[in-house]
Amino acid sequence: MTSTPLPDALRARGLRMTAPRQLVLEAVRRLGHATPEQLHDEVTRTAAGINLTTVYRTLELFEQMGLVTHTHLSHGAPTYHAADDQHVHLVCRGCGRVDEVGTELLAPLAATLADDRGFAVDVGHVALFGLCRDCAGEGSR
Amino acid sequence: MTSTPLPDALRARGLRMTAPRQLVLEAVRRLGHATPEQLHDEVTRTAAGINLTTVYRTLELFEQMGLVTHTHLSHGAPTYHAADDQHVHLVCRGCGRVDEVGTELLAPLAATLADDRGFAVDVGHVALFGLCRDCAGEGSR
DNA sequence: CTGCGTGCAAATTATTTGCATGCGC
DNA sequence: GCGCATGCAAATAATTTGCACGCAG
Repeated sequence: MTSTPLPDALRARGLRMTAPRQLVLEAVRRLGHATPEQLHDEVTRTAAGINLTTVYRTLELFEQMGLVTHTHLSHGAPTYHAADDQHVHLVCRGCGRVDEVGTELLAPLAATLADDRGFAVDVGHVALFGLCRDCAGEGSR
Repeated sequence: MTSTPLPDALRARGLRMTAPRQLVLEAVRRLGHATPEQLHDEVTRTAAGINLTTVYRTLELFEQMGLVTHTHLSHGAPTYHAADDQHVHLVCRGCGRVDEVGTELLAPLAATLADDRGFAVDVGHVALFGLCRDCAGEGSR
C-alpha cells in the first residue's frame, strides 16, 4: 500500500534508514496534511525522543527526495503531505476547514496553461481559497 | 486609475487618512505584489520615517477593509497585492519567477467547484505552482 | 482638545545552525 | 571503524505587542 519503500528510497541515495525518518514519513501519511509542529506532536506520541529540529531536517530531506511536498494553506502555516497523495486543497477562509478534491478537476486548466504559456502546473501543490458552502451561506446573513 | 479613493474609504469607517497609509497603498499598487519587507523598502525610499511595524499594521488594516489581499507565493513569503488587481499567480518553482494570468481561466473550474461542492473559490487569491517554459526545458537536461 | 495612528524597542514565535555523541552500515 | 543523523541549545529571522507622543479631525 505504501507505494514508496522508504529504506530503498534512502539506500538509493546512500542515505540511512533511521527510526525518526520512518516515523516522520508515517506521520505525514497518517495526518494527510500537517504543519511541522503537528507532525512533531504526532511523532512524539510514539517516540518521545524525537526533536523538532529533526522533523524539520527530515521533512526537508524528504522534500528533496520527492517523498513529500509542502503547500501554504492558511496564513503562513506550511503544510506537508505525502507526494503520492496528490489532491487539490480547498481552504475555507471562513471556518478554516480544508477540503480536498481530485486533481482531475485541474486537468483542463493545466492543459490550457501548458498550451498557452508553457507553464506546467504542479497539480499536487494547489491550494484554492474561498468559502465553503456553510460559510458562504452565513456570509449572506 | 486608482479605483478606490483612499481618504473616502477610510473616512467611511471613521478612520484617518495619514501619510504612511497613503504611501503603503501606493507602494502596493506600484509593486503589484510584494512582501511586507519589500513594501517597507519601497515606502522608505520616499519617506524615511516609516517603520516596518506600521507597514504590517497598515497592511492588516487594508486587508480588513478589502483594499488589499495577500497570498503565499513561494516558501513562506506572504505577498500582498491590491484587491482591485485580481489575477492568478503562476509561481515557477525552478526560477522563482512569478507570472500572472487573468482570472477568467479559473471560471470553468470555479463553476465546477461551486456546482459540485458548494465551494466558492476566491479567484483573486490563487497561486499555482509549477515550472515555467524555461525551467521545464532545463529539467529535461 | 481627544483619541487614533505611529515610532521605538522589547517580546514572541518560527525556523535554522553548530557541535559532540550514537548508531547504521 | 567511519561518517551520517540526531539531540541539544543557541542563533537568526519574522512578526507582534506595549507604551508614550504627535497629528488628524
